[in-house]
Amino acid sequence: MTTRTRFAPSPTGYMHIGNLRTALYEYLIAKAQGGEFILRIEDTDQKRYVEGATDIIYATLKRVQMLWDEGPDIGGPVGPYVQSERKPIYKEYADKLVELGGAHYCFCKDMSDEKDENAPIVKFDDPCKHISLDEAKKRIAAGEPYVVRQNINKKGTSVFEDMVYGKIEIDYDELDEGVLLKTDGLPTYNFANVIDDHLMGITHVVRGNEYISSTPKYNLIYEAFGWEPPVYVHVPPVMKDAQHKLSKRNGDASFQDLVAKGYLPEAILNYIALLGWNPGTEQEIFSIDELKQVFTAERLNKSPAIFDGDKLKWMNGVYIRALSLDEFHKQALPYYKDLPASVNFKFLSSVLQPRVETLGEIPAEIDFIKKMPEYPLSLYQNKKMKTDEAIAKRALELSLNALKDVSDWSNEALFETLKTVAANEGYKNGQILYPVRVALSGKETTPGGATELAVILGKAETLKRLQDALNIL
RNA sequence: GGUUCCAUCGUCUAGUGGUUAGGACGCGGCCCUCUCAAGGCUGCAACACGAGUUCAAAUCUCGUUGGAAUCACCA
Repeated sequence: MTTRTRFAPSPTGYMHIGNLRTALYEYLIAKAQGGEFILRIEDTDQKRYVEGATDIIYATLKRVQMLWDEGPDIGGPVGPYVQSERKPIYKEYADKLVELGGAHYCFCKDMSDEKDENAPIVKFDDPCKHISLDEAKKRIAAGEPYVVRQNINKKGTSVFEDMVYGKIEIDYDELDEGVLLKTDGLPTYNFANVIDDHLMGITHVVRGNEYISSTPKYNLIYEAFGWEPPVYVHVPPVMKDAQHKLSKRNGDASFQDLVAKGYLPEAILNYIALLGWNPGTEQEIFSIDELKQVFTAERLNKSPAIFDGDKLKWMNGVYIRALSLDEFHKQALPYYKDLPASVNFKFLSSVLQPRVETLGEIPAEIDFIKKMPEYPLSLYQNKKMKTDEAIAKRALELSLNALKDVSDWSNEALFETLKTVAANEGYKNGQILYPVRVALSGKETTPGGATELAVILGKAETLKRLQDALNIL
């Protein structure tokens, strides 16, 4: 039997990191076995539907190369793949489940809106459970609103095996007789997931561990229909800190937020793969194709993992440095928008590439290029470089003079020129180069040294800035 | 509160009875160096606690503590 997994997000308009990681594990479990990865949209809660949300889901999965074999957009043999379009299917199976004794019709008023947070937790004992099937059908035929509610008739302990957590035992007493089919005729997750997973031939159900405690209820439904339950893979949550999950509510970054901040999708994916899973080797950098080769669900972790932004940033830096210069340049280009056309952009990229861990850091690195910032003359005093204003003035005069005649405006040639100036005049390299750097950037530290700044700015701008500096010294 | 689950450096983790408890991020130092980075080397840093079992426990058992999840006509 081929392995089939599914990613079944709600269209809430936000691809959060935990969700994406679950999708990744689903994808990898399927693909490691040469299986199929299915995309299904769980939109049974009409109140939460967000316009355009499915497009974000498609775009995100495509961006990280997690391509689905069947889904709403491309179809497949067991569609439709959007739950709201499967409404008649749920109704049919709900009625069947009632016939099989696994559920009953319930006419109670919807209490969910007036639920009291502080109310003591009491198990709901549904009076409608004792209404005869004939009478229930009559009331339904008369147009009375109803829901289908699960029956938990079993006693004792439910036992099931989870690939991550092992054997889990839960008493049937703990299970509540939840709503399966809502008044609006749409199923709850508790029903839809079972029907769809079965009908779609899903072999491995991967989901957050918050579903562990309700898994026995789903097994009861599989059992009532005489269906084989899937292999369960419950994964621990991704946390913001020790007590809070990563969530939109907390303002935590989504996949698209991270991309907007200059993180590379490949790096994000690599990082989250390692949040709760490890390959058993010391390798940390993986492409998605490499993950397909080495992934096994057995190495999934049981405990929650805290999202470490520092490590993501480091890993993103690794990916940025691994880019070819051309590729990095292409990615950096949008951040150069405001710079004058005279800038040596390609060279700028080569200087920036090893110095930024996210593309978003670029603007702060290059702000001095567009416009020479104001700076205090005291910046020319630097004890490590052995410079002060007087030495700086002399250094700038000598540099300006020497640079005027340079025609090969390359870093090597410029560096040789200024080194020669230093040697001829009895200065240390830094005594010449540091003042030039300040004069060109107004900063103590810059991406690249003095001569690299000169290359970036170009000859005309370099000479102009040196002269400007001289004018105020 | 009931139930279920979890527990190795600050963080992500390796480890399945015998290891100097390993790696990575971060942090400190050194080297390199026209600053800052990058790169190389290096240092600090963990088995939550308490009982057992065993010649031997981070690894097995029990308890304690701490944490999480769940108990919706949300998923």
